[in-house]
Amino acid sequence: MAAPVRVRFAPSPTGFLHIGGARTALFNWLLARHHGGTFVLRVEDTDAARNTDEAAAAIYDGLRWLGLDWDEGPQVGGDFGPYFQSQRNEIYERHLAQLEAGGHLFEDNGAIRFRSPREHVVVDDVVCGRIDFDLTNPETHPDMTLRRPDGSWIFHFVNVVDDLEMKISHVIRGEDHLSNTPKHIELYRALGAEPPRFAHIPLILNPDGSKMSKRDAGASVSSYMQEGFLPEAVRNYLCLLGWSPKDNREKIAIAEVVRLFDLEKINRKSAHFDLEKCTWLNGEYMRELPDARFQALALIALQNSGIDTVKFPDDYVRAALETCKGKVRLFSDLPAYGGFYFKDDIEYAPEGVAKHFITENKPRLAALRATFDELEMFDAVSIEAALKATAAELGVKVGALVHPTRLAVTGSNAGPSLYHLLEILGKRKVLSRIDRALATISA
RNA sequence: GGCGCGUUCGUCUAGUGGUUAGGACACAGCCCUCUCAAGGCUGGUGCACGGGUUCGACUCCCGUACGCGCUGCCA
Repeated sequence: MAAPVRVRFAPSPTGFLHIGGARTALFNWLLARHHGGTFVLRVEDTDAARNTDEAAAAIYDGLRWLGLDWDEGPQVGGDFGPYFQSQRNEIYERHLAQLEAGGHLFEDNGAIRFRSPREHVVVDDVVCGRIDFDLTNPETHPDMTLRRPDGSWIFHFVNVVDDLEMKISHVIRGEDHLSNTPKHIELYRALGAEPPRFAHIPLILNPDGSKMSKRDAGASVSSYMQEGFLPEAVRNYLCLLGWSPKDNREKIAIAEVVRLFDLEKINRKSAHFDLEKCTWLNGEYMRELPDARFQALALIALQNSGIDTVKFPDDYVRAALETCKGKVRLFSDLPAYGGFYFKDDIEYAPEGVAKHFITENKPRLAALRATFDELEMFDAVSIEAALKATAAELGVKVGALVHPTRLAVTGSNAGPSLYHLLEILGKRKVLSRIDRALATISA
């Protein structure tokens, strides 16, 4: 029977949760869930000067937002803790002593270094295949440092020790670590241990092919949280970067990905992040959102943009938002799309004004206003009938009335169904907004 | 520089010796339509280059170019 699958995501809390890190976490999580294994979160905070609690919190938030729950780690505990490297000093000391006893160490200006056996090391990577590294030349492969003169630890050493101690079965990480792997294997061997399986996954690049770094838009998971993305959409998109179900499916439920996931199916080629496609997927998910969740998230998006919905009746808000569902791809687009429901100081889109607030439309809009004023039932069906009748009387196409009316009432050329939006707004507001618009059109 | 990895439409990808090289995003046009979105239809763009191997290469091998990574007492 094979050893249980134990994987880990081991971020360093020096900034936010990077989108590439999130995908690494996702692939680890997927392997664990596929095999019914364990997903460990370990915080690599050996660099005291650069680590912050805020950064650690951002990592937890980002992972939770994406639904990547960890079975062991900070806030949940586990049998292999502590899960912060800063608290594992004794463990490192113990392994260092073991290396010392084996004659693998030497001291150099106060630092403790590992003497490489200087052999060929073969990395048999699940994704990249068999790679033979020649470590015999000290010029090109100098001995690595394990501990600094001040007593702090170097990443390579603590990373290996922790993976060993935590019984990690598969190390799934970015391919920027591929070249480090032979060094890690030297350490495992010196410690008398069998290395885990390695799977180096391709990096995520910017659209222009450069490495995605902290400053780049979309590099941080928190930016997706703020921009009104749905976690399931971002997660779905991330699944498709370097992995594929091989059957042309794009929108695919996470349970299905868990079922199909296989390290062997991971690509070797680094992928450019395509925000457009991620946004498209988001729209797909938004359209299918249950009403209650859509309403709740929409409300948050409106609030975040400074639109106060509290003073409006619940029925009004609900009906208003209902007309926006399925129309935008991002929650952050909602304020611009449906904000007119909640504010009266409408600003008219300049292009719309030039096109529709023209002199010949003034009497038409005025006529429509008069028709609306006389309407007994101000519901979508009546409004539509009235508008079409008015257009017929005037001998113009419905568009000649629809466009100026929409602009007058919403300030935009695009928006929800006009008839429904007018009904929801109510006759009083509609008339006053048309009056206001009429006043701006020159005769 | 050395070592390593990679290279199918602009982007994400399917494809494992014989395919009209498929799908998706984006883009363009048309249809639908009260706008936008959605939906439907149509269209264009791709196997980096050069050698092999083979009856036959996107698929296998070798080079070249380009990209990326590592080469730290960063992680």
